[in-house]
Amino acid sequence: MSAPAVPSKSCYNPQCKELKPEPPRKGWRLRNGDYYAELCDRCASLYEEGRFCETFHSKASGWRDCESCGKQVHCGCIVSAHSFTLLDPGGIECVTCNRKNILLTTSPAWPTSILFHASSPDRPKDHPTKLNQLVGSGPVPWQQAPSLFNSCISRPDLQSISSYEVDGSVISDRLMPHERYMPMDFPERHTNGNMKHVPIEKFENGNSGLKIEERQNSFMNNSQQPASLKEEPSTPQFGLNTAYAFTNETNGHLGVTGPHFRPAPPPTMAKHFYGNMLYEINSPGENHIRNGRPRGDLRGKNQLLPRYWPRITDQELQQISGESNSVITPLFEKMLSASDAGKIGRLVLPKKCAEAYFPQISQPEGLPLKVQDAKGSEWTFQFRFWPNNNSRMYVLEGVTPCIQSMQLQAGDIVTFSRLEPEGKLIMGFRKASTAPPSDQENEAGKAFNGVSGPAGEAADPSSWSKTDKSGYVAKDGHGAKASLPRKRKNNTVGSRSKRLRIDQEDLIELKLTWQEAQGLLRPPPNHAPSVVVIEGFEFEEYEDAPVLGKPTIFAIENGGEHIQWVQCEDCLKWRKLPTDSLLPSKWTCAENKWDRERSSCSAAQELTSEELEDLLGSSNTGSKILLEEVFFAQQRKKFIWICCGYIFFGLVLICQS
DNA sequence: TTAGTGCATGTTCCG
DNA sequence: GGAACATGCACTAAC
Repeated sequence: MSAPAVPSKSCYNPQCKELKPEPPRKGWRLRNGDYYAELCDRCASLYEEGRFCETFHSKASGWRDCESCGKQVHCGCIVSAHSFTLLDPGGIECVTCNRKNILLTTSPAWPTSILFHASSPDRPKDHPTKLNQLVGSGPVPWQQAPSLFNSCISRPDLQSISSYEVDGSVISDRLMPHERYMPMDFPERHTNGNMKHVPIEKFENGNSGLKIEERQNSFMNNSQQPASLKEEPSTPQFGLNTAYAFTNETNGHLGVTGPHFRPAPPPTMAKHFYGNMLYEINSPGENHIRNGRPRGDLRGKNQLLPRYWPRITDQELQQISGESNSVITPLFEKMLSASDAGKIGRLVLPKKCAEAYFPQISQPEGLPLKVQDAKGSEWTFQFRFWPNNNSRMYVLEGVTPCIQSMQLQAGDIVTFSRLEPEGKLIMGFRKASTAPPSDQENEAGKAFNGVSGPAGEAADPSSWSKTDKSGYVAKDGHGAKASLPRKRKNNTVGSRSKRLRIDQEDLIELKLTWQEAQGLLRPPPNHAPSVVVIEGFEFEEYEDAPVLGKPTIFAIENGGEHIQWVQCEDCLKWRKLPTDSLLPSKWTCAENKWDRERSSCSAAQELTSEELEDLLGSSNTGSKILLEEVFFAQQRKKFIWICCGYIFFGLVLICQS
């Protein structure tokens, strides 16, 4: 792409002074993580509004005034439009008064910059060979992590973390953001103090641009990309076939992968591309949670595990962002373990999540981290780590008050998001009772294999979040076994097994395949479905959510009449009902308004045992198994109650004696 | 005695 | 096989 024609300001690089154009900046911005840095297409320097960075001889905005003397503190070099603060647990040393400035508290956004102390003998321009180390040792701009999800492509890079020691400190060699997003063929990068950037043309050929992103979103580098909704090619490696639209960024955070491509959002879907997750609102009141899987190359070695992929509904996001124009970037979520939710007050953070989204910490003591909960309350946790098997174990300490205020228990899910552009860390939650099955319970992709596109969503219970108002009932029952979390072998079972200790009977009920589950779904009363065909699958779409009904067996009588057989919850007798009767999950003879003679459990069953056997045999195996399981579950329930009774009386006798 | 802290250990899961 | 993670447990501090 040729440079825009209207020059209006000059490159900040004193050696360059190339005139640069004003907006439209299409094609003129290199996306550095969350932030934009413009490259001079002549000298390749970064420049933007702000000050000149002595370190890299490029313009940078990561400056601030020293809290003590007012002089400007040396900066990092990633340009940020909205952050002038830097992160460094140790503070940033003022070049004038040498006072360290602790910048954590004032940050409207987490820093975008790495830090070099001007006075440091290790200044990279003096010691270019150390630059990489310093880069790694500098504050890691986790905010730019907009995430694994909107640029998860780069995360394998980010997460390819190795640690080494520099001056006795364990240093993680995570790349600085611009490195992360810079082309890999960046030979001059560390050869001298100047941050030599490849000419912008380099990014224009679609081959030498941002390689990392290109790997996964090569289509995005296509300058011919129409500025309209464009479906991403199927990405079977993700196990995610759900069609989604690519939506433009709302505030410069999203979607841009190169200097040229800024696809315009389709009007109805704008603003709801959070991170890498697409939340589309097609019509008011329709909330969908899209599969929270990152759009990225999951083949990457160090991708977040699916169980940590955030699943937040639009409504939840809306609740967090309120009326503001802020954009929520879901980062990750975690199901609380027993120890997380216990009195210890320590929340174990998934390592990769912690390293990707939280500030880098080099000392076990870590640093305080301010987190806002969904109610707007602000909490300060200690973000720290423990050395663990040559690795680290990241924890948030002091979470008990927050956990308690949210009334969370083990099994509930906490979500971490970031509010942009403030950069605020937001902690949300979902109660286990209302949470859509997380991958922590139900590994994504495994549970819904064989279902593609919206069908997958239809089968995906995550789309049944409490906020959802529309329901899909797949006619084509492509289902797969819903997998339950594996349990630990010993008694030190994890949270799930403690918290989610499920009665055997419930377990049985949960063992439904989605095909079976679909069979339990009934149209909501008084709602006629509209049938839509999506990717070859027919769906009944309702204005309201489908109803989970009682399992029944549909049959045709000799006279050709369509009926359904249902089993009474109390007496276990089978009753014949019209096919259109919608039954609650706990149905008893007393509710048999269609056949008054058999509206009592005392009434005889119409079916003989042989007929019942035939009926069960004629029904699909799943239903048969299901019904048998339900039957045995009921028997077990009775047995358990009897046992409980005996135990209770036993205890009473013991107490009396 | 209880609560808090830090590390060790065992289990699970992924590459 | 090794990393990640849940939690057990020893030790220390506070009450």
